[in-house]
Amino acid sequence: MKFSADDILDAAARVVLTRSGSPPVAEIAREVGAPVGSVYYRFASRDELLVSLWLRSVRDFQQGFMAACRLEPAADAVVAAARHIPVYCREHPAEARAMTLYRQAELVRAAPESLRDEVATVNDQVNALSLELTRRRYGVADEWRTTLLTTATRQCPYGLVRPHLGGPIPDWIDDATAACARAIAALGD
Amino acid sequence: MKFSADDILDAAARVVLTRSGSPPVAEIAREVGAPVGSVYYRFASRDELLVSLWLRSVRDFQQGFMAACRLEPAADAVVAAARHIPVYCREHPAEARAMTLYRQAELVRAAPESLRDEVATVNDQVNALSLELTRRRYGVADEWRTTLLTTATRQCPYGLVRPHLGGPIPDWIDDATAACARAIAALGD
DNA sequence: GACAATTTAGAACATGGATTCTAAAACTGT
DNA sequence: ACAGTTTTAGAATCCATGTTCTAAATTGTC
Repeated sequence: MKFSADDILDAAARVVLTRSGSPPVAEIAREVGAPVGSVYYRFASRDELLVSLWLRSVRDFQQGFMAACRLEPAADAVVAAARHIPVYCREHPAEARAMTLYRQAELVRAAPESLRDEVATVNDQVNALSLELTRRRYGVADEWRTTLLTTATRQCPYGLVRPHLGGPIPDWIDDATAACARAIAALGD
Repeated sequence: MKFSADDILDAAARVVLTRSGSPPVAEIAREVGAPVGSVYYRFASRDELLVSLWLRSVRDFQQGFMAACRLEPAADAVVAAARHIPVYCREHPAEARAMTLYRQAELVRAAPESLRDEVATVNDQVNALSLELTRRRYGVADEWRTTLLTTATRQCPYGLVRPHLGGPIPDWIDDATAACARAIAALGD
């Protein structure tokens, strides 16, 4: 087996880092050193390849994020989870870029049949942890506070990092992220 | 003149609102009720059309943003400028979506020759105001504090709004944006 | 070593969509 | 009304890229 699925995904990740938008199959093939036919031997379609890359990247990211969510006390967990986003993106630029290829909400409808289920459930564990974190932080986990913490730990940090993806992520972003996370979380007190 | 440039841009804006990514020329033509040839009579290329739309949307957005930047005292201006972003995106969903079509940094290189200059200078006025606002807010406008205020008034608000573009923008986003703006701005004190 | 299954190769094909082209229609000024 | 200019029309062309196909090479098995 000259070209494993992971070899191809690794190459795809490298390519994604160097261009904006989704790369053509031919470019991924060139990067891994295979003809396009070989790529199609592993993946049924370009979509399946890129969505697989997205899934793999998201899962890799979630590991550290979930670890941060479990910290005590809850207030620290919120800040740590938020900080994890710029930190992860700095250390894993290719995965970070790959995660921007799709948004989960769209993929649930648009992903190839074979990956639809994985896409639909990929956030389940994280969402469960978010709910638990909300309960720990506020005592209750009503919808409003859950949304608030999701914003503080995910949306806002991601929004701050996003413009830097593709280049180096300045260190001060981490502090700005932490400050925002605290400020947003405080709205629920 | 059956189809003015602005008619076509208006149609393009409407189309952009209904799909993710840049629309095909044929779809814009259909929306304005013209054959594709007529679209190409007004715009040299699809890129020129879409970059024009981007420019028009950015300029429309900047009006209110700059007004907010001029408020006194400076601390209020920071919060008002930040808030302007979710407010504008809520009231002008099509323009908001159009602004996401490109990032200025990329366009400076990639835009059609004829629009390159406009793209390069489109932020000049806003940047000048940001610098002045920084001076008012902190007494000095060193690079660090200028970056901080740009993050507080633009990057962070935009990051918070972004996931909601295409749908309704919840009202609480405005408060989260304001809280973040204050928190980030405070890092420079 | 021979046979089967897997994997690689890359040329051929298909398609969506941008762009061009030419003719017709609609204006404009005289 | 006429000549000239602008604008509309939409079919034809072109191109990038995704996908398929068939043959060759490799690997695994008895």
